[in-house]
Amino acid sequence: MSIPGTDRKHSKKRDAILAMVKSTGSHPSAQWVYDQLKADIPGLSLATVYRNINLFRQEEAVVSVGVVDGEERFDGRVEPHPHFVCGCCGRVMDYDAPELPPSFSKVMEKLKDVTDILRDGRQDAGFVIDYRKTVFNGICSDCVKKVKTTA
Amino acid sequence: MSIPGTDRKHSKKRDAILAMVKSTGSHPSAQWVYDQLKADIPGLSLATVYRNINLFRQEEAVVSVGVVDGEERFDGRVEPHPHFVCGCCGRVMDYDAPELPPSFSKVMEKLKDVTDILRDGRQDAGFVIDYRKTVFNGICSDCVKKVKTTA
DNA sequence: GTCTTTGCAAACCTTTTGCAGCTAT
DNA sequence: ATAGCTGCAAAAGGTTTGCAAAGAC
Repeated sequence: MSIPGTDRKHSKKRDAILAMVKSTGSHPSAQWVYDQLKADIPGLSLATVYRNINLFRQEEAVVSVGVVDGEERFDGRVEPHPHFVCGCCGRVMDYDAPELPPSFSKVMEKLKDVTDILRDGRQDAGFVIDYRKTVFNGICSDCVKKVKTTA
Repeated sequence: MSIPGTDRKHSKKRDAILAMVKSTGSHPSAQWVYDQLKADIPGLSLATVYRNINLFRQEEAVVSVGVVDGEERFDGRVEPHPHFVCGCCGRVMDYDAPELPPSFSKVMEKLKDVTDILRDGRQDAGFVIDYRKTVFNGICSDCVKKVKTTA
C-alpha cells in the first residue's frame, strides 16, 4: 500500500511532454504542447497532455503563468520571475527576454528585493507565502506596429 | 448612426452590479455577484451580470484579478496593487489588508517604485505597458490553522 | 500478474450568444 | 418609435473523468 500517485512508472509520452514545456520559451498551453508533439507521437491524446501537466504541477516541475484568452499557460522555468502578456496577440514573454526594453532591467532588480523581503516575512501572522507572480499587461511591439500600419 | 455600444441607456441592474463589485472587498466572481444581488433583484439573470461586468471592464471601471479555481475574479479598485491568493480556500485579499503581516508593507514600497520606473519606460522599444498585476500565492492564516488542527 | 498510463468520448463548468420581449429615452 | 437591455436556454470552449485496452515492471 502507498499514497495514491506515488508509484510512478516510466512513460515516454510523459517525458516528451515535460521536455517540450521545459525547452520552449513560449509559455505554452496544453493545446500548444499537444499540437507540437502530435507530429512525432501520432497516438498522443490531448487528455494525456492535461493529465501529465497536472502531475508536473503537483511536483512543481512546472508552474502556471495564468489564464490568457481562456487558456491556461505554463512555464517550465519555475522560479518566480515577471512576465509580459500582450493583450492583442496573447504572447507571453519573460520580462528579461532580449526583445524587451532595456529600462525593464531596473524593474527586475526591484522585484528581486521584493522576493528577499518576502523570504524573511513569509511566516508572519500565520500566513505562508509560496510563490509570487508578476505580470505586466500591454501591447507588444509587433502588435503596436500592426495597429499603426492599419490605421 | 454611432459606434456600437456607445449609446448607453440607464439600467438599475447595471448600477446594482457595479455598486456590488465596487463596495465589496471580496474580489468577487460573476457568480458571487449574482448570488448577492439575487435576493434583492429576483428577476436578475447570471448572463446580465456577465454582460455588464464585461462592459465595466471595457471602460476600465473594473479590472480582472485573474482566474482562481476556474472562476474569473474582479476588483472595483482599479489602480495596480498587489494581491494575496489563498491556494486552499481561494480567498483573494488586497496586499495591504489589515489581516496581512506588517512586514508586507516593505514589499508595497518596492512595488510602488516599480510602478514609477514603468511609467517612465512604458514606451521603450515600441512596447506599451498598460497594467501590472502582482499576485502572491500561499496559504492564509485561517487555512494554516485548519491544517494544524486536523493533523 | 499487477498496477500505472493512455485514448476515446462523454461529462463538466464557466462564460458567451441568439432571440424574443421589455425598458429607457 | 427607436435603440438598448434582459431572461432564458442553448451553444461554446477549455478541462476533467470513466472505462477498457495497452504498457511498464
